[in-house]
Amino acid sequence: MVRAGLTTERLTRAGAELADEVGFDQVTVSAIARRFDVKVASLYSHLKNSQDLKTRIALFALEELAGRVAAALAGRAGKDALAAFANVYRDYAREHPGRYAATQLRLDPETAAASAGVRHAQMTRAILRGYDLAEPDQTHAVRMLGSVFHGYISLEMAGGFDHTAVDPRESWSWIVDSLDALLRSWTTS
Amino acid sequence: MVRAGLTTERLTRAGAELADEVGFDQVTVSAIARRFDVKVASLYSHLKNSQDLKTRIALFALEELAGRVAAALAGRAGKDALAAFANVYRDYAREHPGRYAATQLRLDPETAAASAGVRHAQMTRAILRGYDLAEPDQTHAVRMLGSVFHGYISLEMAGGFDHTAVDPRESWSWIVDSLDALLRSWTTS
DNA sequence: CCATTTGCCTAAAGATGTTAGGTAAATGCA
DNA sequence: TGCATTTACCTAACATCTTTAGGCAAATGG
Repeated sequence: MVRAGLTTERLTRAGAELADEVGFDQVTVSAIARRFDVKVASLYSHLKNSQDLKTRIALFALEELAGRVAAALAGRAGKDALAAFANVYRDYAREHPGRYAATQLRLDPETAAASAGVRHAQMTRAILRGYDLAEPDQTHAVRMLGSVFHGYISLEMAGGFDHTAVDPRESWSWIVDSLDALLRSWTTS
Repeated sequence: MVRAGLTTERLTRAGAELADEVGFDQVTVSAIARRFDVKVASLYSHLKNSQDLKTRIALFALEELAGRVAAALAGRAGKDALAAFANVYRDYAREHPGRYAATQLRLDPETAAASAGVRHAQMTRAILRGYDLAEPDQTHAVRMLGSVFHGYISLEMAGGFDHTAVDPRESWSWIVDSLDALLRSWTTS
């Protein structure tokens, strides 16, 4: 019998694709096995268990997203960088809803510390270089930016903005403008 | 044999408690049945299915939270109302993490329209009365407030703020102050 | 070219979700 | 009070998913 050529990477990738198609919480070892036309038990040579699969998808998505953010931030500063940063997150979530959901998976501390999550935090701080904030304001601002962007995406994906006629894209740029103004006001004060 | 006295309400309540203890996604029909020392199939007289249970927990939590928000907003306006509003959400999430997670469940449109979610939206708008914003800025602001608060709570619960020494409570009030300043600046402009 | 490793398999058991149909308790009406 | 009906919970059964144990055949390498 011909072998399927499974590897942990291919399974992870397939899991990410499946997540985008049916939702991250619908990602199941069985579904991946079906996709490769292979028996479920065969996956356990490449994955510790179901949780392991989900963790790998999360790490994959964090990495991919961090790469996009880094590319978008290159050569930008100030409001320009802020808007680019925001748009990368939003676009990624729209393009890859399942992967974006995966990035919210709670990782255990060591895994999180070794993940691309660290780069995300660094890049968020990098944006604030354009605004010259001292600690602890810088940390407050990092948390605020993360909250707004994640919260907006999360609510938008959940359909929370569906019952008002105002175009979400307009709200998005209004919010980015507002954050820029806010950060500038903190700089000058 | 003595009957257990199951009702849809008791099952929903038990589900909410279970959610707070083990997480909303760990809430299972089987676990509820164990809690009442009853066979799983017995619950199907009171619940359509597992999804129905989760929806009911979500509606219950939305209702409970809306009540708290309404109570907190009574007699307050401006920044005072804004801070009270924010704190109710954060406190509720800390006190009832499973129920808070339940409020994020995606509901189908009709269910959502008939839920306390509508009241939440109205109360958010009510806060903005203190800032005198015209449309569409008001909608933008509603979305921004929802995003910040939900995003912050969500990131904090996920442990996203654990690797920096700055006290999350300070960031929280810094953010509330910033939002107040921002809304006031929009009012005057 | 044979020994070893590796990849996928069968088999089995446990947990959850769901439906169908039965029995006994509660309820209500004469 | 006594009987008919409704209601509440049960047993049985099946589908799906997760996970472990052990087997056979294909790939690999000296």
